[in-house]
Amino acid sequence: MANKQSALSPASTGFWLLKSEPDVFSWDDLVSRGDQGEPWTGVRNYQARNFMRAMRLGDRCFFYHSNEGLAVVGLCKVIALAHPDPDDTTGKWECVDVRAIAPVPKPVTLAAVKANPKLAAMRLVTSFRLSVQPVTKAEWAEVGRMGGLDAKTLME
DNA sequence: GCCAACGTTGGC
DNA sequence: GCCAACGTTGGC
Repeated sequence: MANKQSALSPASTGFWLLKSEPDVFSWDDLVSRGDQGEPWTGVRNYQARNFMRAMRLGDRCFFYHSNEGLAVVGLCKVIALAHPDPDDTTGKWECVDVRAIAPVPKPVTLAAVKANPKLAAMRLVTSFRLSVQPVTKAEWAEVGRMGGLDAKTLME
């Protein structure tokens, strides 16, 4: 079981969580991009960048609305590996491309995550400032269950 | 290479 | 809008 993650060697679990302020780029915006998806630009944190480098094609991500909403609202998937962030002039930063898979029928709020003892170790709770973070398979299943997603959609 | 100052994120 | 957490910068 590879659910113990070191910050320095972010081995891919295949499950992630991406934060976005809905004012800037919302779940609806990602849905509107369709199959083309969207490059996840603007990440300016080394740990978050390293997690993106560890992502593989087909890895699944929760889409979390920060600042407003404060909830997991959708599922998306990685459709392009880490590549230079086109918005970055320093050459240091990278992004992956993701596209929407399905909305979360009952958005899972941060409060609900915090209230669930099974999710006490989730980075959303323990390292809340990290905008790209790994999710364990158990956390993926639990948040999915809380959100009213069936197992098939969760593993799509 | 330490650490204080500063900037940013994001919940409240 | 405040402020806690924490990452980054830069002086020494």
